Amino acid sequence: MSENATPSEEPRPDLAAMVVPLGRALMAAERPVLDAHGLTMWAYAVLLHLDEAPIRTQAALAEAIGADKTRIIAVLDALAERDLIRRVPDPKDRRARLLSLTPEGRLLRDTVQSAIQEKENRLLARLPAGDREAFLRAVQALTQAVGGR
Amino acid sequence: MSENATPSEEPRPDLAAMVVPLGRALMAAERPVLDAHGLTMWAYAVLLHLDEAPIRTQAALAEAIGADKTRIIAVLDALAERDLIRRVPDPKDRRARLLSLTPEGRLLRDTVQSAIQEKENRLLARLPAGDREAFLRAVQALTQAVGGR
DNA sequence: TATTGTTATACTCTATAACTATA
DNA sequence: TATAGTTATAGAGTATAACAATA
Repeated sequence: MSENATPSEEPRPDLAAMVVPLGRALMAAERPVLDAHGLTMWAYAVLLHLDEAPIRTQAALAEAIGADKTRIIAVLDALAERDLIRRVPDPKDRRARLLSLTPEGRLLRDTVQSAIQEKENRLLARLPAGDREAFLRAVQALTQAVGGR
Repeated sequence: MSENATPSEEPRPDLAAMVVPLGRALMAAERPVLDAHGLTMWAYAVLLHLDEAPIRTQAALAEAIGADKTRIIAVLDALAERDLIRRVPDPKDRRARLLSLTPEGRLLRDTVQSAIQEKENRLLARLPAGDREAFLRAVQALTQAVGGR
C-alpha cells in the first residue's frame, strides 16, 4: 500500500508536552485583554457559550464549559450584576434559571473576542499558510474528537 | 496580491478554547499509563527532561519543566528512592546536586513514552495524513515560539 | 422523593517565606 | 554575603457535602 493509515514513526515530543504549554501561553496572552474588560476566564467562557440560544439551567451551562456547577455561581452573579447576562426563573419550573446574553453582553463578548483572535492571528501568522489552515482544521477536529466524552 | 500574509478571516473558535481542552484530554489520556507505572505527571516530566545530558542544579531542572523549585523536591525524592535517577552533590560545589537518569530510569521513561505516544497516534490517525503532518509541524513551531519567553 | 440552585467545608495544588548547608 | 536546597506556612482554585426551595 502506498499510504499508511497510521501516523509516521518519526520521533517527536509527546503531544501533551507541546499542547499543554501552548494552551497555557494562549491563556496568558488572553489575560491582559480580559483584565482590561473586567472579565475572568470563566466569565468569558460563559459569554462565549451563551450565544444566541439561551440555556435553561446553570448546571447545563457549567457542564458545557467544563466547570463545576458550584463554581460558576459567583461568575453568574457578577455578570448579572453588570447586566451582561439575564438570569430569570423559568415560569414553567421555577427551580431552573433561564440564562441569556443581554445586548451589552453580546457587544462585550464580540469586542473581547475580536481582540483575542487578533492576537492569536499574529501568532498564527508565523506559520506557512498551508500549515496554518491544516493546523486549524486539525485542532478543531481533535478538540471535537476528545470533547465528545 | 494573490496571497495574504495574515491568516484568513473565516470565523473560528478561539484558539485557547480549543487547545486548552485538547491539552486536558491528552493529560487525562496519559494518566492511566502513568498510574500503571507509579509516576506522577511531574515525575514523568523529570524523566523526559533528564535525557542523556545530566543537569547540575535542581533549580535549573525545575525551570526547564516549568515547575517551582520547591515543587519538584518530593518528586526527586521518590524517583531517587526507586533508583530511577541519581542525585549526588557536585564535588566542585557541594551545594548543587548533579542529576542524571539511571539505566532503570531510562528504560522506564522509554516504556512509558512509547505507550503514551501510541495512544496519541491513535488519536492522530483520525486526521488525513497531510493535515496530521502539518499539525505536528505547526504545534512544534508554535510551542517553541511561545516557550521562548 | 427528586431536582435546581446555593452555601459551607475540605482538599489539592501552588507559591512565599523562613531555615540549613555550603561557599 | 550569597546561593542551592529544604521545610513550613499560607494562598488560590477546585471539588464534596450539606442545605433550601420547588416540583
